[in-house]
Amino acid sequence: MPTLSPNAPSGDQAAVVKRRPGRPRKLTGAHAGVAGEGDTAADRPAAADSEAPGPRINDPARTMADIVEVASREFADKGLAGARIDEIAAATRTSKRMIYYYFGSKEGLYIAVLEDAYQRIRDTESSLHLDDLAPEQALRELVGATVDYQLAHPDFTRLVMTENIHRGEFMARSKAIQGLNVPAIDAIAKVYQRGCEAGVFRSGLDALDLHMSISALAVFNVANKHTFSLIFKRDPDLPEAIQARRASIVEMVVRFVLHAS
Amino acid sequence: MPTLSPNAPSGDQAAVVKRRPGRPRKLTGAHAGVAGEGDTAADRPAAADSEAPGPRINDPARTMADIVEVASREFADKGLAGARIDEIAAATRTSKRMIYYYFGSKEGLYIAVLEDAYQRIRDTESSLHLDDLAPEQALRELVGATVDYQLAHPDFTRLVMTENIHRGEFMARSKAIQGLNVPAIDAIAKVYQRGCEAGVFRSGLDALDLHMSISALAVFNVANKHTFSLIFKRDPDLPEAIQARRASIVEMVVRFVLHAS
DNA sequence: GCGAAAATGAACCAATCGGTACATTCCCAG
DNA sequence: CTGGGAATGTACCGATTGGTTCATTTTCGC
Repeated sequence: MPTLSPNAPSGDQAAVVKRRPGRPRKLTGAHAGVAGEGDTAADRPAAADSEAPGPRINDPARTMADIVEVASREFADKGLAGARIDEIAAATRTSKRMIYYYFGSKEGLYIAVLEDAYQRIRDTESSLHLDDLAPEQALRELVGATVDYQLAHPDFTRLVMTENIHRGEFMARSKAIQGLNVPAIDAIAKVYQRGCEAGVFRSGLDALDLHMSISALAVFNVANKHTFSLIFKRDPDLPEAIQARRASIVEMVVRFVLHAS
Repeated sequence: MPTLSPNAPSGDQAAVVKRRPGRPRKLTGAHAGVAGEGDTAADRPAAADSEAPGPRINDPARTMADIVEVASREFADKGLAGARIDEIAAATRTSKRMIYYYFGSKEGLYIAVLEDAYQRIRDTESSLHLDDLAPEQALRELVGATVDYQLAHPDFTRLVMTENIHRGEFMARSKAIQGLNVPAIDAIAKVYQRGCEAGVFRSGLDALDLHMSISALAVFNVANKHTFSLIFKRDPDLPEAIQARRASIVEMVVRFVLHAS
């Protein structure tokens, strides 16, 4: 493990990028706030801006967010070993120096990216509201939303793939990620319980097992899209194909929990 | 793309490692034949042997097979960018020089490894015999075998993950892989058709879609094992957990195709 | 204002790593 | 048995790349 930069900031290792409330300042350009909230860092637009280069402006929050955003794309694209710090730096508003100033090392930056990505998916998960739907409908909604999220945020899956190649050793170092709760598991547990009580779902199933199956089905199309399409010569990006696949996944999960009756 | 070594062997790009019939020669040590057939190259034992170093022995087939075997482990372990040619060479009976002699470049070797891995899984797939089983039983057998294969050969999935990180660009260069047929898809298509004719399976399903779901469920536990277990604090290696998961997957697929009756 | 800590910039460095040049030995066709 | 191509070993190289050194500029509490 590389030694930490001697002049690293107080909170040594880079924790999840704080979304501090703007702290508005005399910016040369005009910026609404810290970059987009809803989507995966890697999917956010480049936030292109060419400011008139007045005197230097210190904005650590923005600098860090910018670095993480660019790094997310790079790591998702090339993996940990394949990513290049110089390329990340070049795509940033700031310099390589700042990457090491804030994140200490390539691995430190990678961990920060991971934390950011997991934070985002958790935020999305907890925005689901299924309580006012009938159990089966709620389940369909949940599964469909999971599929949609993966399709909309391929970089998340790519990061997870990379992390699994490394056997989760970097995630294991992050207390932040492991401390996070998983809204999705609670959501599915609740829906499943309701369905059981209503007598429409068969009992005896494990919510975590269910969650795993849903994740597996939702992730696969994104994760193995290229090898799969190359072997079977089907275009997985066709809207019809996507819809058919989505419907098939939802159906498979629903039939799994429904009473055979 | 790096230029090919000027003294590369006749069949330029490294095709699937030929399994030429031994061509027995006066080996200093004793070797049954080319290394194990059944399993993924990366899962094969190291074939440790310390031969008395007599005069040099030329055995190109063995040299190539040895390189591919070692490289399979390295690439599955670290990915394309993370793998180190020097480390592969060190773990080989031969030298780095020979890697470039036979495979031209790091990427050439990587492609050869991919081809070998896909060849192996195809061989296994075609060894399934399901015709003498009732449709539902045959399907259970097929799905279970798929799960078992993934569990037994994690390196295959790891290679596929790596290749998907690279968006399948290397697989796209290999005519060999794309030319391969996929016994599994034929197997499932046949079983499904039999089930439909027997009236036990509902009709209207797509065999490829089915195959995708089976693969997704079977691959996930291996592919996302580390991140998943870290988040949910469950040990996925416990025999009970493995069996439960396997049963759950089989059940999910079967219920998907069975008539709701 | 002012001084210290935080934040930033530009050039630089040492080691790693994919790839080669050159020389040598093996081995089968004729 | 011999010649020439195939196969192999050793040592080396140049570029890439993660990381750093040194110096400068902001910023903010007091």
